Amino acid sequence: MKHLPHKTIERLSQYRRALLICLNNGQMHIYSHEIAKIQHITAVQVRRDLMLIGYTGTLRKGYNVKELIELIGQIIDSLDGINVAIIGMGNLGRALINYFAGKRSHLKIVASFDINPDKIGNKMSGIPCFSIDEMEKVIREKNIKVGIMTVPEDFASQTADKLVHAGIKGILNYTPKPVYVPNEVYLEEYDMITSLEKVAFYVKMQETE
Amino acid sequence: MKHLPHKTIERLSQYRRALLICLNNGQMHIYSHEIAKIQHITAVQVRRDLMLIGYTGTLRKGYNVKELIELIGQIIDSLDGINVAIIGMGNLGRALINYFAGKRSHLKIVASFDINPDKIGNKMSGIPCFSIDEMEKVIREKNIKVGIMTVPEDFASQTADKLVHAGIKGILNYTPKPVYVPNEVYLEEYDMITSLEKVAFYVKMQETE
DNA sequence: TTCACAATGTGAAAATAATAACAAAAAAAA
DNA sequence: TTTTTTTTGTTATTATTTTCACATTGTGAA
Repeated sequence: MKHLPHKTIERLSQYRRALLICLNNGQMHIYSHEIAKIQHITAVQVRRDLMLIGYTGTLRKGYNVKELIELIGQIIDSLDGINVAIIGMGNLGRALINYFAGKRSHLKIVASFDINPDKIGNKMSGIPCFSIDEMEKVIREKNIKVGIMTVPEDFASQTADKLVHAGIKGILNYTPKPVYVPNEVYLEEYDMITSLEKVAFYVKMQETE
Repeated sequence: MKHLPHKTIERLSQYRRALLICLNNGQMHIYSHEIAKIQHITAVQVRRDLMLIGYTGTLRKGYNVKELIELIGQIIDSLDGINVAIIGMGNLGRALINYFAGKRSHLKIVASFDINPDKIGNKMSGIPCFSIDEMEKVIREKNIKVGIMTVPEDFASQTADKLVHAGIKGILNYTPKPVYVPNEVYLEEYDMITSLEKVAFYVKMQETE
């Protein structure tokens, strides 16, 4: 496989989650248009994505749920899992830990960090919380590859710097403040305010139409 | 203005936030490449976006920060603000309320909803919390146009249904479960797990390269 | 068996988004 | 004054992503 579009990667992750639910419900096969409906996209798009990863369904029966889950895993997961840390145990950090708690996955949250002494040393949903000062040490020791930044925005830059310095490979920044990282670190930024303003914009549009 | 690309809308929101910070620092003008640097995009893209909204900078001086903030507001904001509700006062709901607390904006969070009796009747950062049962009533009374869903995923569908029934115009779904709404309701879904898996994928890619 | 149907798979076209290239002009430097 | 530099604005080009259109084929019904 030469190169998968960014959007396809995102959708594969979503397909898999939908498929896991289907599998849980005992569904063995699924049609492209069923997947499409769940994700609010078109069936062609689903088929094309699957074409790109080289998966072939059965005519008239659709796709084998189990096989497809398996294959998507082969494509997007790392062979031996990736360790993740959450930096900032505020509300957002805790929300994320809860999201993941229990869900076994190739992505393992293995540490969290905060500056609040009350939190340091405790566990949240089984994840130990360390001091930010120990970040570099812990990241190296636990072989943490990805950091999720949920710190207050004033600490965004310095947190990113520390992560980079500790040798992190990818950062997911939930801070509203954009950060700078060297090219070899993959950075994904997501800003809730932007999403909300976007919704508001289209609501406005629909009204003034 | 006939039609702005989706991506441009998102970026405009981001430009504005960057510009507000600049304004706060006393900066009166800004170059396209400065904006670009903040947002990790190219200067051409910034100029093109601004071209699309019909804003013209000053050669050699760049863009007038104040004017541009003003104009972006005219484009993306509703004339008299939009009222927003957060449904689900878990960690994520609280995180969002804190994000917005203090920031005066045309988007006003005016209510939150939960099923936990301990939360109902209290205020969080000044926002009153109501029972889910009162949702329809409160949404109509307070003229709430946009709902942010931060409920546990098992409640996603029913919450969306209630919102639609209450006449909501836009939904931002932070639940990992996709929901269905009629066409006239604008729906934006965001899934943190997908984002994380995407980061993990590109980290993996960079390693196996 | 033959026909109609309901799926998949995919080349081609269209739509959307990003980048390159460069003219124009104001300011600064020579 | 003339030249150089810097920055905007915009057209043209390229890249990416989505959709269309349709060939193909297994299945069930007639």
